[in-house]
Amino acid sequence: MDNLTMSQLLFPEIDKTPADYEAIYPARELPEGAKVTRFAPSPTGFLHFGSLFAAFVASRTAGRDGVFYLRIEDTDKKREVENGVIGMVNGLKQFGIIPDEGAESETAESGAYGPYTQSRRTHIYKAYVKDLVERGLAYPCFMTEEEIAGIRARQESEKALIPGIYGKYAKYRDITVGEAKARIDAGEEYVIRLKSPGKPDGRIKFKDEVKGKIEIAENILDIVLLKKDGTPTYHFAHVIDDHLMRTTHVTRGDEWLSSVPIHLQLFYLLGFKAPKYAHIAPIMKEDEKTNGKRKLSKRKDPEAAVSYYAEAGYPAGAVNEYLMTIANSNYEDWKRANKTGAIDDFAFSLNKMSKAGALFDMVKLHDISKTYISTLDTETVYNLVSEWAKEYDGQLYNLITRDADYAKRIFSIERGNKKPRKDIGKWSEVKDYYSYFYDETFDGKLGWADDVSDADKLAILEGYAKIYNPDGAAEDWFPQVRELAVSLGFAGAPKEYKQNPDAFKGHVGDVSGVIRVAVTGRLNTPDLYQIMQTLGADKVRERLETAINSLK
RNA sequence: GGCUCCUUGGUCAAGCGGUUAAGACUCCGGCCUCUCACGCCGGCAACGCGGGUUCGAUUCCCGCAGGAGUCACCA
Repeated sequence: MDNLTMSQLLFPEIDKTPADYEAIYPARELPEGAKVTRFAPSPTGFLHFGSLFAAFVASRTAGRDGVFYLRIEDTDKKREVENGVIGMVNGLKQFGIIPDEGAESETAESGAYGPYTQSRRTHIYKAYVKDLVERGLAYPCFMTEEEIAGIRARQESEKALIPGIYGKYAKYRDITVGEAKARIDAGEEYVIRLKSPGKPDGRIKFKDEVKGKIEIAENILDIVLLKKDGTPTYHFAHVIDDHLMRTTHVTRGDEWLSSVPIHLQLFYLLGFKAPKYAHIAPIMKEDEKTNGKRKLSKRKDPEAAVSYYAEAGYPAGAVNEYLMTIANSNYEDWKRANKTGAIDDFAFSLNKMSKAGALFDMVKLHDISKTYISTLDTETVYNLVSEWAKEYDGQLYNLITRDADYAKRIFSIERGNKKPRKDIGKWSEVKDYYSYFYDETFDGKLGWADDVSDADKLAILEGYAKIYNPDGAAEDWFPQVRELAVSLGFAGAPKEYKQNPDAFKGHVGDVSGVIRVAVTGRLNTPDLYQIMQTLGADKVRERLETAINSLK
């Protein structure tokens, strides 16, 4: 009876029981084998690339049949940030990750298993703690921080095998109701600790979905369940929430692996069926200083922030493909075999994830992004570029929106070919790459090759200005240039020139190169005919003339 | 320090007792080609170390080393 009166002393205001909550949050009715997963960040507002990865994995695990929800873990008031939730939600949304249920903003949420914000669930946690106290499995602990620090120091000097509050160090384990009442009445602060039934030599085994079989010591620590402010610790909230929200698969960072014994013990004591665990390795970053690896860090690495990718203009679809490549490397092979397949059709699998952390590879991301962008149609490219530019590059935005048709003609050059060009990896490269299409961004510098003399350049340009025909067909353009080349003493084909270099001034490539530079300023561009058609006759003539004058 | 996990080319990684140890990215050649890009062909480059087990170990076991994580009233 002592336990009962203790529980009433501690939680007089709690009138609901675990059974009540079991009824409020019944088992989900889902198709056979459907998985329920979640992403459960602290609302810091800052979406870390690693968090995005975790959310990505959770949402892929749930797939189409399952449920993926967003839970907010805001039990640490010190770390809270204003509008942190909406920051998270928007960050995920940018990359196409939209939870099926859960928190939507600081105040809004959807779904039948809420509240999805932990600070609004304290009455639930307390009901379960009250039950634990009643069953003699939890107790109030009045130790001060100094006392605990003292114990830790003592344990260190005594070389105790395991530091922490347990056994003889658990001073209030068997506190009487009378003493508890007296201390509470005296205004002493306290936490509620678990009375852990773990044995020092006990071992537990479990199978992690990504790490495989794990064997580890069982928990003997009287861990804190409720902090002195009445708010739950991560461990306790995790167990209650994931049970009540009927989570089937807990995907989380592998820094949690070593606390699984605590969680499993809690699930067992509470009479819950434990979910499956999948502990995923963190994304690493090369550390030049130590020549090793370290976790991608918010402070040191700009690419740790998800906003970095949005700002650089990596399309969400490309980032998702990169994420999938890290998660299941066979995705790349699958993608090659299913060129038109959507990423959703790929059979993601937790146990194909690597156990060790992958090094973040910007070069690879860029390559994936180039390929991804090359498959997009003109309309999509236009929309994505203007969306990006609106936010990050006002000049570009003005240029492409003042004449959308012109911009689309630019973006459609050599797009849709069987072998599409792959020159753009991120939207921030667009302005520079296409700069010669706009007077505002064309600097007029002519990057001549140095193997053609100025006199020849002049002859070529003057010759071309005469034969330039804006209405000419695509297939006629190059033969005309070839004719011009031959008439000026250049070989009509590179091979011809290579066979007998002394007989020619150069070859047709040099000639078209001169025209290319005059029109675009550059030696290397996509198909010059299409560029000239897009630019228009007036602009082409103007550029030719300017170049001619500069050579005189 | 205790405990746990991890270890195949520069990077991501296939492999699950017998392979010329896949593939992708990067880099370097070459081909195609008016340039570039694409594409194609080719090349450089790896099983951390030491013991076992076995006819045979990258693969299984044990040590070692290295890396990562954890040991809070933070998550």
